[in-house]
Amino acid sequence: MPKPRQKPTIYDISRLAGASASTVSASLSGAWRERRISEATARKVQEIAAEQGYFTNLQARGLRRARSGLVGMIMPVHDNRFFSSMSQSFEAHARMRGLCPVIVSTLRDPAEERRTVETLISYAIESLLIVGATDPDALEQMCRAAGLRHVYVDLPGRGAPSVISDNRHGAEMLTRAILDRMPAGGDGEAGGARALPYLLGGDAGDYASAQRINAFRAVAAERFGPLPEANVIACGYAPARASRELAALCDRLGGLPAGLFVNSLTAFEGVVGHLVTLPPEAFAGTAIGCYDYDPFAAFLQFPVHMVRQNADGLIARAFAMLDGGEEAAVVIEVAPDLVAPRTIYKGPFSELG
Amino acid sequence: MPKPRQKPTIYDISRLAGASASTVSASLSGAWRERRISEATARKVQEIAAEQGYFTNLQARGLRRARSGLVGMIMPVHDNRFFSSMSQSFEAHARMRGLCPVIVSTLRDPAEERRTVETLISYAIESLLIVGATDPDALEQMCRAAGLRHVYVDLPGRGAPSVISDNRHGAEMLTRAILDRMPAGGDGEAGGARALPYLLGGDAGDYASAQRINAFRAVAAERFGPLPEANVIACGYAPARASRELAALCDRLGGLPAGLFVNSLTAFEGVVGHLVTLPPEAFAGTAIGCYDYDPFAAFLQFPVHMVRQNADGLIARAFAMLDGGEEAAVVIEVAPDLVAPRTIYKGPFSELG
DNA sequence: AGACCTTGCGCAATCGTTGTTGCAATAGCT
DNA sequence: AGCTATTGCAACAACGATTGCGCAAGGTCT
Repeated sequence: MPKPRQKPTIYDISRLAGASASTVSASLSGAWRERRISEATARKVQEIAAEQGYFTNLQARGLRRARSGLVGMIMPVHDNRFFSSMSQSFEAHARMRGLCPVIVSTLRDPAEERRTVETLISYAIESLLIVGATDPDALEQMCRAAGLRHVYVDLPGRGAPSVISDNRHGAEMLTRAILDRMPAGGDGEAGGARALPYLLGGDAGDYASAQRINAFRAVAAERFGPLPEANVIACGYAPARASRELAALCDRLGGLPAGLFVNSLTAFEGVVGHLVTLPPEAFAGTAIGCYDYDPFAAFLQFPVHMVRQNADGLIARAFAMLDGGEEAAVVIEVAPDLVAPRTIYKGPFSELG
Repeated sequence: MPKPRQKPTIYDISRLAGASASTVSASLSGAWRERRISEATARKVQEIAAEQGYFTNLQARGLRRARSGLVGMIMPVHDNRFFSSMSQSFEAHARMRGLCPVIVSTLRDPAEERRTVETLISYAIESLLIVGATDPDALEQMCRAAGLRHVYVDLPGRGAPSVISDNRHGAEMLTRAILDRMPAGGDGEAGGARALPYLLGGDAGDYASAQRINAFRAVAAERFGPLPEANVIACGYAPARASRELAALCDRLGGLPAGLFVNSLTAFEGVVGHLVTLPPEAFAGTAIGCYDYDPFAAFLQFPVHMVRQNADGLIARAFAMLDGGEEAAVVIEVAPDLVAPRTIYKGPFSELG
């Protein structure tokens, strides 16, 4: 009795059960009650199916029912704490709705974004979460053509709801925390430029960074007046680049600035890479904050304020938009948290932690 | 001219182009050359399709062709550096093969694993990578019934190829690094138990932990003779639990042990959480290592040796197994790296870094 | 002119499942 | 007995794409 290499179909089962294919379908899809299949028949079919190792062909079902049971999410990268938390939440929410999550990263590449969305549309996903899109408008057009419900997350889009971090508020909190911990050096002191706070990392062209930069400038201006252009160094997300930029800044200033707002975890990785090359006293007079959170980064040998974005909150709200049938381009902002340093550092400012 | 709400099909296109559905199909699927469709016709069809916002229905194609174009991967969680790196590699390899990656986490829950694999089989994925399965045998049975090619990663399975970290080698390296940095206190000194290394975290029941524990014991035995049972505290992966266990251990020993092998990043998070409650001198005499890597954890205020597993290497080898058609239950081991501390810590042992 | 090949395309079956319709057989009622 | 409901199931037509096969028109060769 050679086992068939191919997966059995409802026809195989129907032959074995002496029932029609439609009876088998109803028995296995759970619709047997409303299709008036007797419990005995249904049970028998189910047993045979189990014996035969039957798996519903969801492609066929999807084709027939015109819904695939898939939900999609695209995001910049997987290997990032913030985004991978989103993946985790996304899955949980998808499961709650009986959908299969498909999460694809697009490496911040607009062409890859388009290709991926096209693929997902072709697989007939039922909704799409677009996280951190670099080119929302192109995606918008595709989703619209396909009649695909979608929500933007983390970076806003036009033409559909967006759920984003309240970057302005987060950056204000972080900037204030940094200013509060900055040495209140007299304005006229030597190295005046060092007394001002700097922002490092991120891409001024992206919405989130722009918001944070504005907030940073606004809060800093309350205390120092308008900051020079040079105090915002949006050098991207690469650790190595951030490291180099910081080194160059230190060269120019003759030391670290009194305040440093690092605009992403990856940039912060580069910052730390530079800081560890300095003697400890070099950064004792610097207040450091990072927009984004990492549990270990919160434990460095100097105090770091961090902003923890609410990944689950963002995803939950995004699903709520989908469930609620919201189509308008509303923008929901979700507040992040400010996480105080947990470091054991006992330097000059530790009493402020 | 009301745009159709539904997605157009090849039939819609065929009507508009004045061609048959099969011509449209061939023109759009790229098979027009071998089906002897003239270039002019193909081009015309393609233009109309683009105008109409046509998307191939991959469910229908998959049904007809009996292959879906999907590759699956299941893994314990997304929000973990090691696994999310795997996701990133998995995607890259899937893309190289023109396949759409579907990555689902199963939260180390055997039932969830089974449900997920069933779902993926039902979507007719073409191959499956099973990362860190808690119940490989159940999954093996399902894959076998469905005739699904699959490879185990990180934790080995029976009945199909496995690509795993060389945990034994990694743990040996890490243990040696810890021993080398342990204060070579005389055996007879006060608090003798503190002079021995401890292993904390992980689950002795899982294959990887078991391998590491064995290696740890073996290497430690070379120097100290067989270690007592109590020196291995496999208390799971939860940070809070690790924190509590470490606190309890310190209570028993009257301080930190001379060497500490932490068996996972999450456990290490808990360890750090406890260490920061101690005065710096408390851990100055302790050599710490962690199996798994985090760039920030490598920058703590005390030196930590870390083992960085080769996520991309594992995935690459797993795909090689699939490509090579390997069906036998071979076990491939991929060596991890030992990463030396980059911390700026200048305590008693810093010269060893 | 007839045989034969090439080019360009359409027809119809098919993939596995589902919802609709129809049809016996039994039950219930007067 | 005659008539209507109900039950339990089978037949069939989609869903959208692919593909083996065949056919007609035109070209080439003898």
